Amino acid sequence: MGLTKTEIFTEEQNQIATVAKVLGHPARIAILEFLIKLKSCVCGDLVKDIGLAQPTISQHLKELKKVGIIKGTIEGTSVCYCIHQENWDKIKNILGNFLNKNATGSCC
Amino acid sequence: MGLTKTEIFTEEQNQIATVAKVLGHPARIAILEFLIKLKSCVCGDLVKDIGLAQPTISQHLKELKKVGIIKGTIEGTSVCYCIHQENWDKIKNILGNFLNKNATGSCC
DNA sequence: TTTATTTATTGCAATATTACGATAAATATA
DNA sequence: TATATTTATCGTAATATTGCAATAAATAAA
Repeated sequence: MGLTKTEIFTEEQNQIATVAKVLGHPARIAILEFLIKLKSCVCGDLVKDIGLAQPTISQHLKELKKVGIIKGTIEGTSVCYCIHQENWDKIKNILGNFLNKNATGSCC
Repeated sequence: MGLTKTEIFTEEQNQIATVAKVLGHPARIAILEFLIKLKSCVCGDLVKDIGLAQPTISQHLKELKKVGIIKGTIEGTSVCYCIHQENWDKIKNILGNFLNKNATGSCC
């Protein structure tokens, strides 16, 4: 099988999992940290900085864009990728709310 | 290839990705929410509540245990699984710190 | 227009993940 | 001891992910 049964979970559960999943790869964490540090950038710089092939970086950028955590605007031959501030905050809240659900000392 | 090049990333980046990855499946989110709600439980109840086969639940529990977010103590024939409070808070901090790295209005 | 530069897409190989039936393992109960 | 109950493990099929070489696409510069 290998395919997640999304239909048996709530929309909220799927949403939490989706945003967590995109953060579940070190390359994407590295890309996000790089974008935060530089406050703007292009793909080429990432390739040099991170050490993965250009198509691989492009693929990770695509996934980050798909969940909306970054946005890219074309500038000539290069692209200016940056954090999508509004969506970043949304994701922070989605994960934050989930992680805060657990009150201290629940069991055992 | 299909295997993540963990060696080219920092320990911190890998750590963030590892904890995010385990949260990157709705079944595991559902399991954690169930544990929080019930404050103690066994595998059988999860199978009924979530709607995946028992081996599948067992597998997800194993992954959650591997990153330390839950712990299980044997009680007769059943097992009492619960949130590992200390590790939960650690994970909350790991992800929280990362998500707080981004200051408002970085670019574009 | 030709040539560089930069990012995206395609195609593929290797590995990982998800899910479950069958079965094992462990303990409680009759 | 035999049987039931509960969770773990094994084996396997289907799908997803990761990574990269090759190449396309798009624009800038010569």
